[in-house]
Amino acid sequence: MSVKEPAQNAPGKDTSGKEVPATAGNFLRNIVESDLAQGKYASRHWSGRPGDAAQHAAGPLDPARIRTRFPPEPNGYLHIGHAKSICLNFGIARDFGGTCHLRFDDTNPEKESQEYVNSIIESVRWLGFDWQFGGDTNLYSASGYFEWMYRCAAALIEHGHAYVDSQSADDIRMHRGTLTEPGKNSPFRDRGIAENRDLFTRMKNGEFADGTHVLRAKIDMASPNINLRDPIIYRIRHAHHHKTGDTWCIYPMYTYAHPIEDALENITHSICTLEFEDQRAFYDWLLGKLADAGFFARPLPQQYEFARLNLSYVVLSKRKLIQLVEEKHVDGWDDPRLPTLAGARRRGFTPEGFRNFAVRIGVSKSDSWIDMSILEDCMREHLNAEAERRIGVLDPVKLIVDNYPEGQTEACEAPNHPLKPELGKRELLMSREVWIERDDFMEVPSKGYFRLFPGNRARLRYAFIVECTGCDKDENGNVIAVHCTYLPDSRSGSPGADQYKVKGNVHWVSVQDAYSCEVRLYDRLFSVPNPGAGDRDFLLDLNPNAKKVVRAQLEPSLRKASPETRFQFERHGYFVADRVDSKSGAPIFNRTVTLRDSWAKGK
RNA sequence: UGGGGGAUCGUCUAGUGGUAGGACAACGGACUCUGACUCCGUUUACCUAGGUUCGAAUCCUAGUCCCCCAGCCA
Repeated sequence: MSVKEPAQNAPGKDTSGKEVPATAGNFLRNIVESDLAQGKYASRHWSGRPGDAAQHAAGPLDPARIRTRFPPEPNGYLHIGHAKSICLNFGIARDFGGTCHLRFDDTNPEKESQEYVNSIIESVRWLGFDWQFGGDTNLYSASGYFEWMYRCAAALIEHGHAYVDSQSADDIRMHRGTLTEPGKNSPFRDRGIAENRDLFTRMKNGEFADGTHVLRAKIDMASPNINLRDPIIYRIRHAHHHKTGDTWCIYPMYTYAHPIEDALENITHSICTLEFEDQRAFYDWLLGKLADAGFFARPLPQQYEFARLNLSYVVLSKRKLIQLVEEKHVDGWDDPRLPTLAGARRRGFTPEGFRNFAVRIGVSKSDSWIDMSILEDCMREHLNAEAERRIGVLDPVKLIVDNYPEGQTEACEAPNHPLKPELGKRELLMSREVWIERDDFMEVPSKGYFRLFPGNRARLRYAFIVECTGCDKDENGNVIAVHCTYLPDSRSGSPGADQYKVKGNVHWVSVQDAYSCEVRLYDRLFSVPNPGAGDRDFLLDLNPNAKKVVRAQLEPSLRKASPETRFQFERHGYFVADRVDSKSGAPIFNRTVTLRDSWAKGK
């Protein structure tokens, strides 16, 4: 008996030298593996650019063992759900000696724009993927294939597989039937080939108004699969397209365009989400007919479906994201609270974290909900290894060291990274007055509390042990300063450093050289796991505390942080210098995610 | 009440007739100048009911529950 190794790739580096997490096996990888083992796609030819059977036949054998594609519609920004699909498609192609095409599915000019195209390209690149293979740049657009799609439609008409329907939209809907009742044939269904040809040509030439005619595939109005009841494949839209301008006034429907895009591009595995499962029958029907007509060569691309990502505490529906942006519930598409990739980037999330996340959540066909904490944890894992440590006091209160000589200062060394001594050290300036965290003092300590309270000792991190002696309060009873005395022979790194055993550790920044800075504390966008569950308006579930701006006191070295540099503020979490609002010499920080806190959890 | 899918530890996910495995979480402990990290240990699962079989998560039968489909959106 042989033990079967799970399909798996060891961790390694990608072409740019970046760490790539191990990729776990899944049902799609199994399919690719078995297709490859059978040599299913070995005989395909590739002409170096998308084309029909004749064009590809003239080219050499396809150097890509498989081709996948990531086909976003440029009608919004990419979000975390897309990251799953991107990692899946580009990851499989990379691991099996293939390539993944980035293709814009821009068949609906009224909703799409170049702004979205640009942001999508930027996000996919940021995630660490590219579409170069051999000498080819596999960056395509559905709109680049409009001419071919038109010729395919003409071929369908010639073979009696498509007809021009002149019913109104309402009539078409009424005649479609229902889930349980068959549809009725259109009165225009049996128009002759010549008439269809003529009408379709005139549709293309702009002789008709929007909505007056459509081109339909002629399949079966009684099919139990509604998608096969003569689906519409072309509609008239006198609209300006961001790529083709006013060249076209008829535009193909997704269901028709997508299989053709795949076939033109020699895609082997066309991987999409579960809601397209019912479309597969039409996908196969269409490509089969076009292969019969000699337009495409077998083996044809095949569609496979996986479950889309559901993530708690956010919304991933394009409609809702657009609404949040347009109604200004957030500050634009790259608001760090948003689950867009642009927002996640600004928030400080990392490509490595996302790739790790994709591996961790896996791929299957069962509906599943991933908890936001999984994503946060993936980010912590990468950030913990990568981010240099710094000190930041987010809710400052003054600590006065009463026995520390007035005017005296001394430099204390702090390592930049506890796990990477090669990253060196920096100096923190100790002085009589330092900022500490308001939380690090309790006049009356709760059970288990081991930081500053009268009579207790704690260590000022990287500096001295101090003994808390009390506090000053204003007339309302608010603590305005904490007092302590320090033990001069307890300095970190000195021979006497370990003679005092204390449990508590308090971070601090000298009052005299602190960098007073705006810091945004981000939290989850929604306060419930499933915003808008049931019929509830999802806006009601928005977390009002998802963004909190504080005036923090940071260690002075942070003044030099360049945009998008990530740090751990010790004992707080991971922070990034905002890539938009930071000024030279005056960075602003965003909290990416807090550190785990088993103390807070126990309370 | 049509069609297409899905159901395995708390969560995600392997496992297609031969010891139900992994990850994360949880819990307990160790370590710690971050209540972090790390390390060690523990708990917990095959939707139900029948059947076939020496043996069933896997095959068969009948159910149950969940998701998707009636845009000239994708």
